[in-house]
Amino acid sequence: MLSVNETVARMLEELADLEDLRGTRYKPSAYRRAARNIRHTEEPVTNLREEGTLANIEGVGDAIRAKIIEALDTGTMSTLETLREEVPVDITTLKKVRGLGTKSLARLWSELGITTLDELEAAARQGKIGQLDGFGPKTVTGILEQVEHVREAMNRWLLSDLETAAETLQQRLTQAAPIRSITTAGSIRRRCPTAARIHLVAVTKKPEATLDAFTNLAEAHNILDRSPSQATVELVTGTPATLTTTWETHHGGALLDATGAPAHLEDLQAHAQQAGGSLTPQGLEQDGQTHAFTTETSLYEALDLPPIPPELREGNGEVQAAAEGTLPDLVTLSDIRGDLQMHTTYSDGVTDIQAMARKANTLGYDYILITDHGPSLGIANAPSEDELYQQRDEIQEINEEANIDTTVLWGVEANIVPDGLDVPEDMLDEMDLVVASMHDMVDDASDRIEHALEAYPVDILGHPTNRKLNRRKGNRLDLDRIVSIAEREKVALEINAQPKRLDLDWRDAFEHRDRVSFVISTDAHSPGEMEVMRFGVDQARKAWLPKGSILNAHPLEELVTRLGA
DNA sequence: GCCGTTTTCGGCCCGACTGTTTTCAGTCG
Ligand SMILES: [Zn+2]
Repeated sequence: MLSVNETVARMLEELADLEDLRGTRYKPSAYRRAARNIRHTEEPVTNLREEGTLANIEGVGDAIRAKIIEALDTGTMSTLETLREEVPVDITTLKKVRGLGTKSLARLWSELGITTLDELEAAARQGKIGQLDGFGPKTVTGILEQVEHVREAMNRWLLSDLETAAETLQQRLTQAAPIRSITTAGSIRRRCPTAARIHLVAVTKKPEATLDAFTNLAEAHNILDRSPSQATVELVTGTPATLTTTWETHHGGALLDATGAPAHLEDLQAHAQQAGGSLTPQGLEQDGQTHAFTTETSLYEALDLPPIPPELREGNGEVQAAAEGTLPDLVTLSDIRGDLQMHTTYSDGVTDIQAMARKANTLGYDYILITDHGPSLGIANAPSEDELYQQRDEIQEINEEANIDTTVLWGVEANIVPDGLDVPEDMLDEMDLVVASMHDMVDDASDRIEHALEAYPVDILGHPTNRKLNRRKGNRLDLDRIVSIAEREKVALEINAQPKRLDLDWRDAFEHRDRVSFVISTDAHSPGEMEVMRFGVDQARKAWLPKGSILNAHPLEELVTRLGA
């Protein structure tokens, strides 16, 4: 289900965590570095192995190369198996408990024998953890809170991962089942940032054989449920996946029903009932008979409505807007003309500026903004001020190259630190555009952001809440206040397109959509990551944003004017 | 375990923040 590179990367990361627990030095960071670079390598390691070029990946030497080959041949690594026995800690789950790192987990394991989330919770409740030196009451209550969050997160998955899994299922079924067509519905079709399940709808004349094929797929780890027209299986990842079968004549109603959201269907039902009808998964009941629909569009039409884009179907007034003819003209991926946040080897990106520029050129972008981290983010190999000036000169040279039409802009992702930004103001003034972001979780985030936006020439507020989906909720912000300041200071809010961020959240963007401008940026750390733009566009659409609200859907001159840069 | 050499060993991203301290260790990015 996962790509081979991702699978290998995760194995190496588990190896790193387990070695960390044993107190091994340096190996963990070597494994993590290799894992990260493998994840950012576009060519599958399977191919590199054939070519004998695995060791060309930074951080991959003889030992790790042998481990990759072993993983490709056997599906695992003997070192990993041995370590799992030696260190029987469910590290993949336990490391999600924020506040507990490998040092603490190693102690909890050796001193209290804790190896699982359940054991951690029990020990915390029984007061055993609070008795250990260095574990105070705040740590214990923090652990109990985190255990709950981790439990919730274990039953939700990122949109990007679910989409990949759903596509695999679609391909398998297209080959293995007598189906006419198959569509991904549910939360994935509505482009929700995370979701609890996969829901597919297949058009077929042979539901029984189709559902048999589905439950027999290699990907179907467990069968959870089965009826004449629907089956649910559990994938290896634990994700439930449902396949609903439908006749071609009833596809519209089935797809609408499987797509939801419940709140949208309720509003639609109320609308149907006003006209004396009633909506069912089969279609529309009216005057004692059921009308079936082959497409959603014809169903909406029967309700006297224009088709409502799946992203909008959340019960946020979209049915009323559709009835009044005031649905927004949503931004699309093809509207995007540039990308305003990305990293290079000047900080924690994996390629140089030129590689990013070439990728942007093939994407047909008018412009990109290079935004390496400001000097304070040590871990990210952040550039000094001298290096940032060097970068300016390098960008100038790339802009003179004839074979790249994309304009490369010089900027920075300045870090919002307690007393402002970590880049001097006169340097920011020289830059084309400035992104400022928080990388810490703090209580006074709103105050810091306010100060940064008012005291420095900031153009874009990057990943405003600093959330990581399924990992942490993000800083609690006074968005009303921040939006007012952004409006006044001509600062755009970023919708970060990284699948693990998608920050600002679409609900917040929706609430403030009429007051402020947005940019959609990939925050790419490799050329390939520039393609996650579509996930950000999805979120903008969920927030009802038209092209006009998205600054990087416009030519550079207009962008610069609207940012007051 | 990787890497780069004044080439086969000795170094290895570093600053902010938090909770627990009584002067700092562990976590996070
Ligand atoms: Zn950032």
